[in-house]
Amino acid sequence: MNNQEVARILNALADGLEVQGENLYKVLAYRKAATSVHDLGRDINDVARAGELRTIQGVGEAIAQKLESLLATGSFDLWDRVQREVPAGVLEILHIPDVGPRRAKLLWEHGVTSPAELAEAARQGKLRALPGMGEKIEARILANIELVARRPDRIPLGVALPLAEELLDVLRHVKGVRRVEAGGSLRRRQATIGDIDLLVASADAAPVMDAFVAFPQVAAVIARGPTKCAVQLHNGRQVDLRVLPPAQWGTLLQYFTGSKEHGIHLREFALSKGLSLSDNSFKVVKTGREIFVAEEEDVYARLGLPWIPPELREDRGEIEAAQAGELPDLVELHDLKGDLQMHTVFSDGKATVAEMADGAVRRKLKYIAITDHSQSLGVAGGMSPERLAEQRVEIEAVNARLGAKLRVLAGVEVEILKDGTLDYPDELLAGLDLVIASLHTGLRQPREQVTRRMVSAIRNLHVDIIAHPTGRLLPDRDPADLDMDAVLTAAAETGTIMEINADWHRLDLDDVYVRRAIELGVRLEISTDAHRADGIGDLGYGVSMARRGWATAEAIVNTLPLSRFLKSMKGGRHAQRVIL
DNA sequence: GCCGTTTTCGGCCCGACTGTTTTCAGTCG
Repeated sequence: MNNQEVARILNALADGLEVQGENLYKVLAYRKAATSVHDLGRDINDVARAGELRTIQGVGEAIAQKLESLLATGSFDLWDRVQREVPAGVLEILHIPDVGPRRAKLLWEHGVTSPAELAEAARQGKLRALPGMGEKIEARILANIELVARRPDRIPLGVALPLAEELLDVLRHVKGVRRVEAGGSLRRRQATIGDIDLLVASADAAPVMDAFVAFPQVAAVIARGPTKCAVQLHNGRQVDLRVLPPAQWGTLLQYFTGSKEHGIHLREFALSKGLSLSDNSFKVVKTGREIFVAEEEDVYARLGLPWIPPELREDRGEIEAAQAGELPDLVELHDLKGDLQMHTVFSDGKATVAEMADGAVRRKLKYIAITDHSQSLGVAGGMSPERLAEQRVEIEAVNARLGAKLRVLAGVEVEILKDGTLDYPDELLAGLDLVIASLHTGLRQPREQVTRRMVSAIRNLHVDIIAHPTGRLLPDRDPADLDMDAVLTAAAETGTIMEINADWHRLDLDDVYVRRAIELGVRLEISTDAHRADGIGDLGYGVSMARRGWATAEAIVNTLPLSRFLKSMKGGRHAQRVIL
């Protein structure tokens, strides 16, 4: 059982207990433990074997015992009981908007135990008769059942960010508006986004709200008050808007950037200093005096903390690090000097070597690697050794033309075959400037097998980089079932570089593995995997993922100048070779 | 159920909005 499955069970248990009316703090404890396990970065089975379950945040004696049973036998007593007592469909109902634990319980008591039964009851007008419910709730619930069925859970960052920018651009120009920003998971640059949160500073909220609900993308207004407004777009996505006067911008932005866990922790920390923190202001608990804060930096400063970058705000130790003055100096986009994975018309790219190189110059990069696919990947136009040799001639011509402006490395993205060998012979790989290896097939192999393939590629002296290590695709394709600690440990031992793939469909490694890789001493790089020249512009998504994993510039090898990067490569393979 | 530069027991973040209500419960983020 992997971390995600364990987290899913803990969350389902929390749902079940909540519907049963169990103590809310107990429910909260299970959810917190679920989040910790989900974001652990280590295999929970390894942690259990090492007897270190109690070191996980939010896991105490009781939950540790339950986890031990869960990992050993596949279940534990309380989970068995809750599954027996609460129908699975009731938990599904709980995930429909406007249905919380109280209503789910109420519906269950009236014989409604699945979304289908709930929809039927709503259509027959039976819900309005229940206490605390009426026609409006009934209609909303019916609409929400359909919404949940047709809308994907979350959308990729690369879809949500441009959409949010488009909306913000309009709001920015409304009269009286001083500042606009996207908050929530978008500002924290999570790989996928649920709802979009927009924040505005303006003395007058009404015109902002008017402009907001008038967007052509808006299908329905869910809620509208004096400071807060929520709408649903035609694509099913919810967008929340909050407007406060500029004097309160600091607390507003801090509050709605989240994460929820970071916010709760920070507000607890504030209370320990005698301050109650909300989106509106600080309040001095003793006197009730209210303090407005216009800048987010000053929210943290008033608590004696340095400003914490949004990407770190997941309650994964950043508040403690801030207290200790040990926040990492995170890598930034302008630190990157090269892009080490991209494709051209020699395989499945849309641009020539020259076009990609010119694109890189426009982005102010100093070096790139052309890394088209190897022969066996037929669907992506994999290259024969002869084609590879032809490409090399073209690369040299571009290098001659660009001179000191840009250095183009001749590389390849070589397939790791089903038996763990590589798609080109070692002699051929030895002649290239850079070798990236990756998995595109057999991603669903059993854990041991796929891990063994990956580790054997890592142990090949000619493999410099492993690209998109887990093979996940957002939002739908799960990562391969790799033993990532084994993979990362092998990478650390051999000096093999792990890629942070900046394509927003991938963002792989993700933040959790980036952080684990750094802990284990693995060298990392950020590349776009671009298939057209403007794809190089996506480097920023990879930087965001690296920052979420607490990466400094020192942790990322393509922040190095080319000569130092080449010298640092595996086994000193370039030390004996003249390349510049 | 967790946890401790207020606490090993008694706390556990904070507020907006809606709908069904004559003062508040439920949901959400």
